[in-house]
Amino acid sequence: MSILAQKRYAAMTGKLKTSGLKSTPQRLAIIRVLAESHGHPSVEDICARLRKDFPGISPATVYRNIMLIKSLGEAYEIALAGAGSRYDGRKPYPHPHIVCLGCGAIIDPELKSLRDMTREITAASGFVIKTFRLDFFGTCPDCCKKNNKIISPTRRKK
Amino acid sequence: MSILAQKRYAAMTGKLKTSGLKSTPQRLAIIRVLAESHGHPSVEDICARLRKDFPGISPATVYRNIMLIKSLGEAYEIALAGAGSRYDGRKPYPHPHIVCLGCGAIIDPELKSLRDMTREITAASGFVIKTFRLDFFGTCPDCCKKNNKIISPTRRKK
DNA sequence: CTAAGTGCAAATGATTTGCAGGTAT
DNA sequence: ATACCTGCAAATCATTTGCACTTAG
Repeated sequence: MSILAQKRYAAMTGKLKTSGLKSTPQRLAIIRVLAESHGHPSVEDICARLRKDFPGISPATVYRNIMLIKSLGEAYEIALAGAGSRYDGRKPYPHPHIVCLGCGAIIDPELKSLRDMTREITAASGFVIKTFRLDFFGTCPDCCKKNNKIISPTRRKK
Repeated sequence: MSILAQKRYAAMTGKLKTSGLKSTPQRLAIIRVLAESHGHPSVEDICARLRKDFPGISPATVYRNIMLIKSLGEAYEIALAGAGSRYDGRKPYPHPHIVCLGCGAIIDPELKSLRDMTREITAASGFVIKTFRLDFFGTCPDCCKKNNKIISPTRRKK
């Protein structure tokens, strides 16, 4: 487990203790997956990984625990349109994403200009801003290559 | 009907014609609502408004038509998490929003820094960016006032 | 011991789809 | 005439919830 994963695992389990919540094996396993995952797993992804150790794991349990961890401020939900949500236990705060429309990969870009933008919004609208969501959608380098190989030669068909 | 609404109505009905699609009364009415609405209506909002003229209007029809208009590039879907999508027929292209968590209002802020951001993303990630989604969530000035009146006095209860 | 947590199955709620008529062109 | 549309009802699909059973503290 990487040093960051360890930190995140400790932060999440710590919050459990200080909140008087139980540390069940399933719950700890879900936290571990969240702490270790770079790929923004879906509930089904998490279930699949846990099935090795907990054959009877229920999606309901995963949903309930993710909801709990989110409410403790230790996970962040990436709600996509027309698909299941994905979850991030490593950066449990709002941050921008780039979603590949080809393979579904989600990566976290660095984006300096964001802080200024929130200020600009607040000033212009009079809203008190609580959170935000910034997602770019496109094609990742890998899928661009695949498209060149697969889609292009077929195009002449039409 | 405002001058912009007329333009949008003409653009949408024009696309219908040039695409060889039928101009049914329901379809035209849905287009009219999209062209006139400032409030980013939901499917249910649209149904409610149309029920006056079309008592039997079906949500399925509204969904199908919005999907169609979207595919013609003449409407934009604002997909919210845990709630129905809202639609914008006035700006049928991606643009940022501010969503009020109190009353559900959605407004369109001006945001200059956005173009630079897309460039920054493209350069940093190697993705080919197709579209984006930028939503801020917070409390609108009206709801801020209401909260001061309603929630504050109750707080001492706890 | 007992409040909290789990698994299962049923409920939800937005959206989609199959089908049996209608209707615009 | 006929391909496109509509309304209805049933089907999806992610997520939530009720319930009886289990378990961590």
